[in-house]
Amino acid sequence: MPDDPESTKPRTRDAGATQARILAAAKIEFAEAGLGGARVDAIAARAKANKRMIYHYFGSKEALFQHVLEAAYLDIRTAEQALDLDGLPPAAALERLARFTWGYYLKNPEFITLVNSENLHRARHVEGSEVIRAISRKFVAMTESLLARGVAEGVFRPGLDPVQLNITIAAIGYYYLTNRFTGAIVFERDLMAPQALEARLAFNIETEMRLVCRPDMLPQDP
Amino acid sequence: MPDDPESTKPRTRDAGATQARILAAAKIEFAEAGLGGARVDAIAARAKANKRMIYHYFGSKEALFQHVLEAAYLDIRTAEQALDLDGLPPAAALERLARFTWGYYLKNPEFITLVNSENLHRARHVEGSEVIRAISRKFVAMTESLLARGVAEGVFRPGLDPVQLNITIAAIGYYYLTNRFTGAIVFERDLMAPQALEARLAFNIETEMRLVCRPDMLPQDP
DNA sequence: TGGCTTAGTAACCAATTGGTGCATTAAATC
DNA sequence: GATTTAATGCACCAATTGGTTACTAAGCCA
Repeated sequence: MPDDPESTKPRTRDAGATQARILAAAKIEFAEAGLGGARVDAIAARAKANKRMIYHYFGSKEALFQHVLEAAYLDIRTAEQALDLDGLPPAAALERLARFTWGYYLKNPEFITLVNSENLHRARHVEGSEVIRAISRKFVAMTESLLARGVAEGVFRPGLDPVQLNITIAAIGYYYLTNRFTGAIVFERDLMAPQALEARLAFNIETEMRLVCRPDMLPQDP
Repeated sequence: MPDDPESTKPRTRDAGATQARILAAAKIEFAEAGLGGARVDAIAARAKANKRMIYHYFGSKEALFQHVLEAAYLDIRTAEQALDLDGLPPAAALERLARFTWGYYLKNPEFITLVNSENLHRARHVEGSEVIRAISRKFVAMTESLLARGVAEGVFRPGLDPVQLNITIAAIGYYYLTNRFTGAIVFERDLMAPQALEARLAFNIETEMRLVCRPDMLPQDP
């Protein structure tokens, strides 16, 4: 009995779809296990593709990782640009940016783990990416102009470094989420309970407002 | 020619020293490569010990990781307790805590990577550690009483959650350092230059002061 | 219809990895 | 000095892993 007839799956050939499936599967696997812990076989299985296809399309595990990272950065930076901060008063724009950042991390937990993994490897994979450099410039320019506008309107403190601000906005959300497991033990608290998440967001917005706004423009405490 | 006579190194047997060497080597290796990327052989080589010794003393790679983590947490929390914040005015005490946290991360970069790795594994290894829970309680109690004292003396805002404050203090230093590699690319800046580090510390202290102190107790801007 | 390119598959490989069995040797105890 | 116990070293698995060779077959175009 040569040739099993029932194994004749009508497998359609679709290069683009296979690549997309591999990329999506790789994102999950890399996020869950890190670059070192991720298994190429696992990615292939998750993508319902043959392992050989991964090497066919991406060349190596590391090159695949690079692709995944670039896509991830592109995604968050694109979403940020769509916030249209210019259309809002400075303080409201800052709050929108803060809420967006928090929300993005919450909805895309893989982003955080991917970035962590990339930093463990000293940013070796994004180092050469001109795409990432380009979108990053627009990202910094965004907060730069927001700060300038706030200062001009007299609501923000002058002299703030947009880079430091960006880092801080990211930090107070990112750290909370990436370290939520050890955090739950250290602080003996469920950090992911809905009201805990709400409380953290509120606390972060408060932190940012106090940092950026002129004291006399802040809602006064009793 | 049985028994090579020149291989008779007067190797002294010292269980404690060997264990310590293994632990130190493991800390470095785990910090550099993460739990998954760390190689037991590499740890043995770095410790100038035989791989067999690792299993003799620690049982498994994961148990060794657990040991390393526990020691790391014990170290930072012990150093914190030695800060003697009670002997300082509240604002000065807060600044000392901020400076310490930043300095500790800078001097002990392995701590950050270890914690990252542990969170990638959902805190599985510290979960059962009663030691960590115990010292963590004292850690939270420390800022709790600092906040209370500051409020009582009229310099701190009332109602602040000590856990949120602790998380924020850690976050704004930790994130900057752990993501310094991708950060250098995104922000096109050497984040580890001495003056960059100084600037970040100053920015962080400012952030914390504005968050915690009553606005009228803050040094006024022009 | 037949041939050519390329998507897709399966089996395989060499190197690596966490982990052990067992013999050996140094210190502690008697 | 003999005996016991714990520390050390070497050689060696069994399983896994990133990557590859050799092959099949789908879709396109002449």
